[in-house]
Amino acid sequence: MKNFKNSMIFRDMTEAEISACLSELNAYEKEYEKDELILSAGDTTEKFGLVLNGSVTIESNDIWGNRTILSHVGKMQFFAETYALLENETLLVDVRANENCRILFFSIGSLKNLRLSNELWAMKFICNMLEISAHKNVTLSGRSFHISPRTIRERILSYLNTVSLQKHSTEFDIPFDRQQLADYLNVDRSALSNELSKLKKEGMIRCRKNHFCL
Amino acid sequence: MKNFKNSMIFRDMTEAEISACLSELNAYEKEYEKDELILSAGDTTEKFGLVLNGSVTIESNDIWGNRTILSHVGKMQFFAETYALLENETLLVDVRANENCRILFFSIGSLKNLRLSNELWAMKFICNMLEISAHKNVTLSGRSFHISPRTIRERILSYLNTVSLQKHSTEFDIPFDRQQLADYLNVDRSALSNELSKLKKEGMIRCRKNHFCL
DNA sequence: TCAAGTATGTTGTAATTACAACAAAATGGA
DNA sequence: TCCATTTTGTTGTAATTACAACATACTTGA
Repeated sequence: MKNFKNSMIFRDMTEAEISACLSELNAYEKEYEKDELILSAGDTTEKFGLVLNGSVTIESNDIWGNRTILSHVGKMQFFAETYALLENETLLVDVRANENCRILFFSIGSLKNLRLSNELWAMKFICNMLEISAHKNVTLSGRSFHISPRTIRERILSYLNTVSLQKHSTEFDIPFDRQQLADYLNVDRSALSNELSKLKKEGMIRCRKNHFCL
Repeated sequence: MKNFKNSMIFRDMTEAEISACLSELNAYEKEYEKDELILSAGDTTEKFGLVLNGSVTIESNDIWGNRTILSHVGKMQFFAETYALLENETLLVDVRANENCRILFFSIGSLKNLRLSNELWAMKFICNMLEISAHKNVTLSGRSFHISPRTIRERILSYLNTVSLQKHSTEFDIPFDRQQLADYLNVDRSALSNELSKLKKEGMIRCRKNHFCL
């Protein structure tokens, strides 16, 4: 049995429901060779992909020739699911095979079609999509919020305040090392260390490694 | 008839379905006085609100006493819908009455409950939520992408490239004036104008007002 | 325990940006 | 058309940051 059935997207669905889903969404597998383009910026897509083998990269290639790798999508993770849900929403990134890989595609068609079905599998599937989407939303809006301040200090305090709220305590561990925190807050690592030192000297925070006290 | 029934969240739903939805989600109205706290950062919430009258502000108040107004939510707009969908997701912002106002609350309970229902109203409602969520996702990830570069120049080029992809053309209008674009890209307006001038001198772009050629 | 490797902190400099103040251009009425 | 107002562009300066280079602390495995 293929373990993609353990994916979030099929959560709480029976074998039969998953089968109905695969069939109704015209799921099919396709192989790509390393560096092959899977989805292209500027297009719209009705289908989204689940990586069965290998990995793909999400990249931005602008018209001046600059390439930016935005993320890697590995086994059992999916991509383009948001765009597949929305008609007329153009992809802003390319999806490319990072190595030889095998992708399972799901054709959503349109939400309107799904909506008219009142089968239980459809309901479960859409609820799962909604939960995934909502989680992504929280993640994205959190980051956007932490990056909005223009100074490193404000970004740090914004982030720490958020974690404090989540942990319901003024003393907590964060899940990042310095480099990761710097990347998350979109600042230079050494500048981050420097600013943390200043905050400590001023008595705003105490910290050691990834343990913080406000 | 109350015009909140034209809200995106009830799209394509009949009067009867909307009634079922209101009843099933234990919808109720509540009034707040100016400056009254409606939802509190650090809490979790099972309900989300639709502003029937007046307006509310989404604000961040950190433990060092800094207040930031993140957004205004006006008539017929809703708030906290993402958090209502997710159990155990703590609110990171306060919601406060910006003036005397009347709110219609919907108690989602949990997605699990809704998922078990296979009534048509529930299916439509969840599809609408999904579409709203997916749209928000596109908006958020787009902005996050444009703010990630550390220089004004890169942010501008990233943004313009995106719009070009959406419009399928290297010549287009943008929906922002200079100040709005500066706010969107999180940079100073005059610095933005300055950088646009440089890009023009270097022949990377042509622009006049909100019309751009790449 | 030691050594090698990794993570974090510190410092100085060059580059970039925010900010303020003002100039120029565009807009919208009277 | 002219004036008042708003928007956009320009410039100089102070503040902030990125970056590089290095010092220190921490980790890991031999």
